Amino acid sequence: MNKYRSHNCNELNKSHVGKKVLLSGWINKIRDHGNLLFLDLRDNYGITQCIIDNENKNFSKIEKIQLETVISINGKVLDRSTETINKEIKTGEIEVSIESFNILGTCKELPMPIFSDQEYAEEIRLKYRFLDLRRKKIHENIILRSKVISFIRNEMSNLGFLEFQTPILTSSSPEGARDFLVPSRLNPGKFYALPQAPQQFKQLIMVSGFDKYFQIAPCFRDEDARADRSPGEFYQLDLEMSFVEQEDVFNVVEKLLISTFKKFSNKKLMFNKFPKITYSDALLKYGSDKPDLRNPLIINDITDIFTREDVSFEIFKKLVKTGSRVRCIVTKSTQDKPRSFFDNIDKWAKDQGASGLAYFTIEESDEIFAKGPIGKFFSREALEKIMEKTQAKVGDSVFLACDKQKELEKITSLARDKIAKDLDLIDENIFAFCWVIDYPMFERDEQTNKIEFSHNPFSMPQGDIGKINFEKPLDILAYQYDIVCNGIELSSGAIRNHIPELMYKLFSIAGYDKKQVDEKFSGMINALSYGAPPHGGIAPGIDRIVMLLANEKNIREVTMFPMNQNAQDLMMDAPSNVSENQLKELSLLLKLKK
RNA sequence: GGGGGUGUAGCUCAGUUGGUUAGAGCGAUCGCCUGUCACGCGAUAGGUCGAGGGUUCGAGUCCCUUCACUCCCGCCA
Repeated sequence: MNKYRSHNCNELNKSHVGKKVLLSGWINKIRDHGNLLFLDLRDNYGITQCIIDNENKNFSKIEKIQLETVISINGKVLDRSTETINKEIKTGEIEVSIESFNILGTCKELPMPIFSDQEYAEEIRLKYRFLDLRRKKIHENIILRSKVISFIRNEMSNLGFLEFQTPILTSSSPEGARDFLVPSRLNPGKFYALPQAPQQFKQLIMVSGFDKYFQIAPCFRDEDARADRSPGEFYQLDLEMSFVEQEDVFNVVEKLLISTFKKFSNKKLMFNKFPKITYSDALLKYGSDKPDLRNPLIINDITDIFTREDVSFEIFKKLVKTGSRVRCIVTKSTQDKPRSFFDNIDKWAKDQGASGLAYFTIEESDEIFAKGPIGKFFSREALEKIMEKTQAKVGDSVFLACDKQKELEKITSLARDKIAKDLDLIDENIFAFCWVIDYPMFERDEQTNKIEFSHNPFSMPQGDIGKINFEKPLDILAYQYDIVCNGIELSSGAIRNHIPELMYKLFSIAGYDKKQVDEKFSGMINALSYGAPPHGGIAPGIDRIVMLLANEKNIREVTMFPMNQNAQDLMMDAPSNVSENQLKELSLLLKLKK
């Protein structure tokens, strides 16, 4: 027999009564009754109550042990009397009478309790992550993550995908996020970059003829953190397929996500076939390219109304004349909501930096009229027109915002969330997936006024390649798509451009000449000219998938050893200083800002 | 880079209009307790009120600066 344990802490039940057992684990809790003591022993699998009384010579020794000490216990399994059965734990029908014990690992006074549902400051949780990870909730989250990943691996293999590793030390690319750089000792003055995603490698794998690839790939981007975005590194289910069209990728990913979410969550799926929303529709109806479809509120554009003679809301009319637009959100049957409901939302909008949200409620006595601070500015005909455009009915309220398109999208999108929350319109027990499709190939940078790739420069433009109008680059759509779930962007992907001439052409629109493309993307562009198959793929974010499945709002709750918001690892003390000698070997000199 | 929130005992927090010696629960230490499962009871120790400066007879509390953590904006092909 193993010298540490004969059973795990979740294993023993009535059938073991009378048996001698050996258990090892952490002391989760001690309840000391003076001459009788209960000790909850915990391991990865569960908890077993152990018991000892003062007739045992070890009694006084065991009374003195710190919680979280690791011990092994020799004892006998006892039946519990009916009234002492604990239904909360799997081993609650029995207990182990301690005959002897051994201390395997001592424990100092704890900086934070393990056995507690209390919330703790992240600083202390991250510094003592190894203790934090012993706690039930996060321990289970991390186990869930492991199970999800192995399930996905299995499914991908079954679907005929091959798993490959790609380099971690690679070259810096000019597009996209900030790179993490690694100085090269053997090539003084030169740097590797950690991959932001294995984008070029996976395309090269297709050119190499492997047909279907996937990888649970680490990705590194040196950008600031958010609740749903780790600083530094995260994982994607990176996949790529040859000889496919957009629909083929959709079919694979939909199947995978549906089976994963059905297996690991009890929440309902709102759609068994993911709806497809075009990028431009998403921005109009939801103000965002990551709409939360659990939220029934829809944004409508009613700019036209404010060019009418019988509308006298001069502030908006004036703004509309100078190119602003007016969009609104209709809330159903809110005529009886108190004034404070509306004013709170207006105040909230002002706090968000907008000029506020105007509102009125549609009512009817002899005829239809608008009630509220700005109601008097609308004629009956104008109101009817608004009702027709927005499907609003008597008793509904209309919230309006007026601004330049981009700002307007932002505030209406936020307002959509805010109002839905206030009205409790979002069903938390649902996953609402959708595809966002037809992204534009290019967009204009507002500051520099330059044309830039809006997403991935390697995406294939839509339409007949011979007939694309390159004179109007902003009108070119790409076979570029995202998956969104509950307002969280889960992945983005594309059918790739495998035609070198077309690639040069598109890069030239974004301001890169042939030489620059050859330099920056030498591996890729070279490979594409040696017989590249049409191919495409996508890369769902693993951390966010697990976050949704674990019902967590913060990505650190599903990350084993996360960094804090300033990209520091408080446990390992990274990043840290390095010696002069290390710098010298790398031909580096520090020039720190004061 | 910008905005919001938080910072008081090892941990979680309370602390009124500025007023005597800054409190509670958990944890720790010591004692009592033979059926608990958030065991119970009693006692003890534990504080640079994040830091620095200012106003004041007097600051945990008001003002300024600064630091840390966090949420958001920017950023994230």
